[in-house]
Amino acid sequence: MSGHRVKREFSDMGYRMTRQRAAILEVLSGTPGHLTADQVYQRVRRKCPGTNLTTVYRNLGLMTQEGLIGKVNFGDDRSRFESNRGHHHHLVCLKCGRVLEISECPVHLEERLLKAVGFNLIRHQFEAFGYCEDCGGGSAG
Amino acid sequence: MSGHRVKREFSDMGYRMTRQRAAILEVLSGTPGHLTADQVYQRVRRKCPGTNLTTVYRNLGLMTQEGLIGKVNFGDDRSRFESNRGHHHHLVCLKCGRVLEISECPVHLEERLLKAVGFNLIRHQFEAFGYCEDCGGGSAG
DNA sequence: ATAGGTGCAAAACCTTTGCATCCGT
DNA sequence: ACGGATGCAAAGGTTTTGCACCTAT
Repeated sequence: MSGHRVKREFSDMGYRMTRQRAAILEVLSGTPGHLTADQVYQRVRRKCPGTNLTTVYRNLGLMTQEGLIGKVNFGDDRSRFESNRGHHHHLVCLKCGRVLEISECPVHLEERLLKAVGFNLIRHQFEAFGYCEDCGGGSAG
Repeated sequence: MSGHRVKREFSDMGYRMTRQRAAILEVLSGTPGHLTADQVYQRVRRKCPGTNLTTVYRNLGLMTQEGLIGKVNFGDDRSRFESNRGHHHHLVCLKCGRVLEISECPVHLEERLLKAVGFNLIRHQFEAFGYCEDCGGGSAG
């Protein structure tokens, strides 16, 4: 069972550790992927039957807000959630939807640019779209 | 009236140039911003009363697919559309929602990285979030 | 004339909200 | 016990779909 750390963190913030919350944190900690709210819900119900989708939404929102988990958007109309495992970015396959993760950050916003427009940077997101190895990757089209 | 070029392009692709489509392309060409489908709809109706929201959605989808316009997502639950005016990125204010555009691309995905994971890159999106000048920009928190 | 496009209504889908009940502390 | 958290139902908002009518070519 994973997720000890986040559970502890969440408790320490003053939130109650319910069965549902424990299940949500376990699901995310134990999954390398990027789950939609509904996917989290399906998996949570295997650990904690009867859990309501509303509860999942409420907690995903809360945990995202508290910075315990990450929320990404791959251009479709729903959010995806992932455990917080450091700054990283995504390569999304336009055909099969597979998501490759890259830990190297290819984004370098220069200080002087931000200063020039008076912008105080908090976070950034970067997603690349294309075709994975199985769907026509490499340098071929 | 703007949008001559895109209208011509769209026609040349074999699509019929209806009043509604002309209005949509004019609205986007004449706007520097990033409009939600509903915002496009409101403006289109001023040029072409009676136009239906469904029509706007259908055409925004079609035009995006054909690469005539761009579609972005700023993390909230709706898409935004913009005329295609070259590669650029966005700085989104977390407080007032203002969007600054930067034409300089701070993303440099290395060829060897892509080759290593067998990914054929088609496009990428990058959005930065923080606070604009009026909402606490600069280097201060 | 005819296929493509539109309008309308309805639905699909994701997400949020209100409120009574429940349970972690 | 108490206040926070959950479940249920219902609604909200965006986007899609089906189908009859219209219109650009």
